[in-house]
Amino acid sequence: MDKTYQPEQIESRWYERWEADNRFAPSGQGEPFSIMIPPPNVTGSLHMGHAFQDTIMDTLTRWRRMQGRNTLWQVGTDHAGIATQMLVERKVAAEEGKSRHDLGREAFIDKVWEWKHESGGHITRQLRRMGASVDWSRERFTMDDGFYQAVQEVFVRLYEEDLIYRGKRLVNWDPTLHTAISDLEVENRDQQGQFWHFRYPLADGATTEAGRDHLVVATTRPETLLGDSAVAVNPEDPRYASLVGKFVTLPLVGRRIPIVADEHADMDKGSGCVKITPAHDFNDYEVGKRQGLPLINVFSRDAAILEAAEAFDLQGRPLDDVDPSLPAAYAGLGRFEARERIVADMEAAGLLEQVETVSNTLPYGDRSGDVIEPLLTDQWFVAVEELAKPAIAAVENGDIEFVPRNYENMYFAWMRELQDWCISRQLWWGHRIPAWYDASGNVYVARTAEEARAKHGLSDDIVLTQDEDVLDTWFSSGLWTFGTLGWPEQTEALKTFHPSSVLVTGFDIIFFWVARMIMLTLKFTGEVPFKQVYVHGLVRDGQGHKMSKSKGNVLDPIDLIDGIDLDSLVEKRTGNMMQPQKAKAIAKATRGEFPEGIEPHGTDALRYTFLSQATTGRDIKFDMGRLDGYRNFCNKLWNASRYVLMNAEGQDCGAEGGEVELSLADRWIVSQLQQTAAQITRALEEYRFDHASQALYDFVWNEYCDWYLELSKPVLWDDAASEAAKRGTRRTLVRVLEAVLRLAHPMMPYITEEIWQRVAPLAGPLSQTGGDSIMVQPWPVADEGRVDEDATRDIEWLKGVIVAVRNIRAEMNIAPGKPLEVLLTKGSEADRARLAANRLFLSKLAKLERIDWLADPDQAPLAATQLVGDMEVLVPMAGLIDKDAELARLAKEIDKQDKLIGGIEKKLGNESFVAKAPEAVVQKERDKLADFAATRKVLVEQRDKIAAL
RNA sequence: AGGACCAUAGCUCAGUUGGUUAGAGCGCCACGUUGACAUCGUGGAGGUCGGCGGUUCAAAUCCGCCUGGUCCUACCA
Repeated sequence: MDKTYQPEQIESRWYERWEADNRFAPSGQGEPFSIMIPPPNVTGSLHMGHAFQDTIMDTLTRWRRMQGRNTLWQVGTDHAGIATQMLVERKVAAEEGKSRHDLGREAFIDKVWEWKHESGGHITRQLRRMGASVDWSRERFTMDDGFYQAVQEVFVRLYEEDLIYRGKRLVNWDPTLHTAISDLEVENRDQQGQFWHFRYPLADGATTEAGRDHLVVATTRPETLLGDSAVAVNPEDPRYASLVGKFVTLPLVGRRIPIVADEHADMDKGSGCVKITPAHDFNDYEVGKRQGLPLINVFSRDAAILEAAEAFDLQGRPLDDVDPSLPAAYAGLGRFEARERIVADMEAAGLLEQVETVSNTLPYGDRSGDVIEPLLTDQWFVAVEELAKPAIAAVENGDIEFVPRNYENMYFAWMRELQDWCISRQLWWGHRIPAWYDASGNVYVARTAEEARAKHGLSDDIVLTQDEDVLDTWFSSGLWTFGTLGWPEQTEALKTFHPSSVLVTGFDIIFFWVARMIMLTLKFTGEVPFKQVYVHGLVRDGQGHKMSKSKGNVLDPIDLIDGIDLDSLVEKRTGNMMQPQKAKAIAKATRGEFPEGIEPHGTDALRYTFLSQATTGRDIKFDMGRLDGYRNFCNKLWNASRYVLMNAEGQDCGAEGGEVELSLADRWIVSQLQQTAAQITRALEEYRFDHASQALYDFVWNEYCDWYLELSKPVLWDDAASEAAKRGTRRTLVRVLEAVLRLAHPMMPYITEEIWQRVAPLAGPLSQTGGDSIMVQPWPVADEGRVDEDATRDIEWLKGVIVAVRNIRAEMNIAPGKPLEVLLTKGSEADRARLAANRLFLSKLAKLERIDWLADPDQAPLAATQLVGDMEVLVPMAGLIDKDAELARLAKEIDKQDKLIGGIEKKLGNESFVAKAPEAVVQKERDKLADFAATRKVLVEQRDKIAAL
């Protein structure tokens, strides 16, 4: 083995091997365990969130597989409608200077597929780099044939049950992308805006109570004035009671619109009058519904002013009794330009009463970045009320459990106020809606055009045109857990692996995806999609900021694995920016943070860092320091293995039998291993990956390496040690390491496989279940019978003595290598026996020339002293003691004991404590008091002795 | 406006049902290359657990209020 751990040399090799050997496919035996990967965008690339999430899923998958479960990690990618279409549109524009409309629908879709084939392998290659043990033979895509079938089936069946309907509704319209988007795709941003107060003249000579001939309404959106269909006042408002039922003349337009009474109008705000524009505002739409007002649309699909308004009733039918004329001056103007003109014209007409500056929030499309416009359009909707009920119940009754629990509240809150889901998108890339129209606009929903004809008895000469729209991406990904398993066919896979065991996802996706999966899956399979949802936080940068291209703080997981030089990193962060003016600052910050670029760390170290930071219900600040630390940990494991191999390879490790004698250290480390196995298993069961990684780290570094390997040296290197003892120590070295590798494998798959290949043969014949890969070895099960408390106590004692001597060396400035003479005294018979049994260990680890028991403490020479329990460890130091320094140290120690003693005495002096606390707690305090007092006594004696010099 | 979560060492974080001498890693200080490892070893310094109040024999832990931070939902005529 190389002296230093070099991940790049082992990682790709092992992944290819595992894949070639089909190690990722379900075994077909044991209790099923399945995870469905949240499908990443097929043309995307792996970001830190993916890497984090994939690490968690892979750890669970490898662990369960080793436990003997029939394990499937289902992989696949999402077609991601808007994101992919935009990407390809940009590409086509850049390369060919054409828009998608220049190409036409069919040619454009071809381009998207081309791009998918070209770049779709990128993210799956990256997934492989992460070590993800997904079953590639079952890889799926949300637009593959199987999904096509599933989507058609679901749509048609929901339609047949009236759970899907089509209608003219107010939706969030993206004027740049020319499509409806869902509430969830709208991002609200705070802005400074203006608030214009306009006068609307009362018609027919009416006046207010105060005698004015106009009402005052205020708006942040003057351009929607053209579509007003009423002014509302509060029904309780005495100021306007007499005007309800009368009219105002809409300025600039001249339309007579009614004054209505509606609770939406707040008497305390502004004048108490509100303009009502049902076709351009969600609240007004509700008012319109209550008041039976016409919907007057004045915007085109580009959010420009129409030549003439379009008026509809609430069912979406055109209305002829509303005068559609609009002032010609505004026709074709964009909404913001129209706003300026209208404000100017109102002012010119003397109708602008006041302009305020206010802070308000505006809706932006999260993809286009354009301001979203509520717009009246024909769309398809899922009626969610009936679907939501069982979906809520499934979480309430525990069929689905969120980890951590508190996300259930978030889920309930959202599910209970669910609006119907607009599923149609005016895009080209996606699942076409299975609806056909005849020449007169009748709609036929069926799986295919043929089925539509058959079902409705339409002859072949009737021309049917398919709906132009596609479905929201989340409609198909909502079928992910069962669609990937072959539904609507009742496949073996579906029977075996559905419901899936756990969904691993970010909280930001609960509404988009988790909730909809639960609804659709329950509806179509009668089963929950998953039994548990493990919700993780967002991966942020070291300062806690969200990683984003525009902030220039993005880390690429692959760069952390392979390393990247500074210039490339700067180029990556500043190249191709939306706001190039930021490039300089980003370059500077990057050069400051990574003066040497980023070193290679390897996949295992990256995975370990994620796991150790994966604490529940909280975002993680990615810590480069920890990444370095865990790379070092890999190196530690690597070198410990080198030591084991150097001492075991070609030696008798007891695999072939032969007499075996186990040392205290052997029994102790085996005992500790049992506890570590139990801890890690429990931590994984509880999704506490941080605890699992911590337990392993502690065991490997602080116990196995720091103590056990050192304790093995005296046995292996001492000619006096018996062959049985050496065999026992070699066997323990090898077996414990082999078990550690298995415990570590789900977290750090590569290094463990690499080392295991060399260590496992030394541990004995490969197990029955396993083949020649650690991946298929059994998960270590803690054996209570091998927990050895005596050995643990003895080793604690041994450590105590060794640390005491090291302490004295440090304090007295004695070179670490200088051989010392040590005396032990004042201890019990047990201490004396321990000395006799561990003379060799003590001498080697503490670098002692000799160590003896001093029966009569009064004979003790002048010495530096440390305590181990009641026992004193003496390093005779005639003439070498720095009197003042030692007195100061002792004074400090005594002071510390005094504080401890004082605290306990106070407690024990409190009668209610003694009376009310459990006896065990009181006794514990008494024991501690005795200990501290004894320690203090020794310290005082020492002090007096030195003071007397 | 409503809700959620967070606040523990310089930094990133653990701390199970209240009882620990409040922990880890990184960083820092001192010392150290004998054959696993300087991506290392040994020893050490460093915390009034955000503040105030309450419950309790006992609070980092439970409750209330306050401050600071993050996020979600809603509203903004």
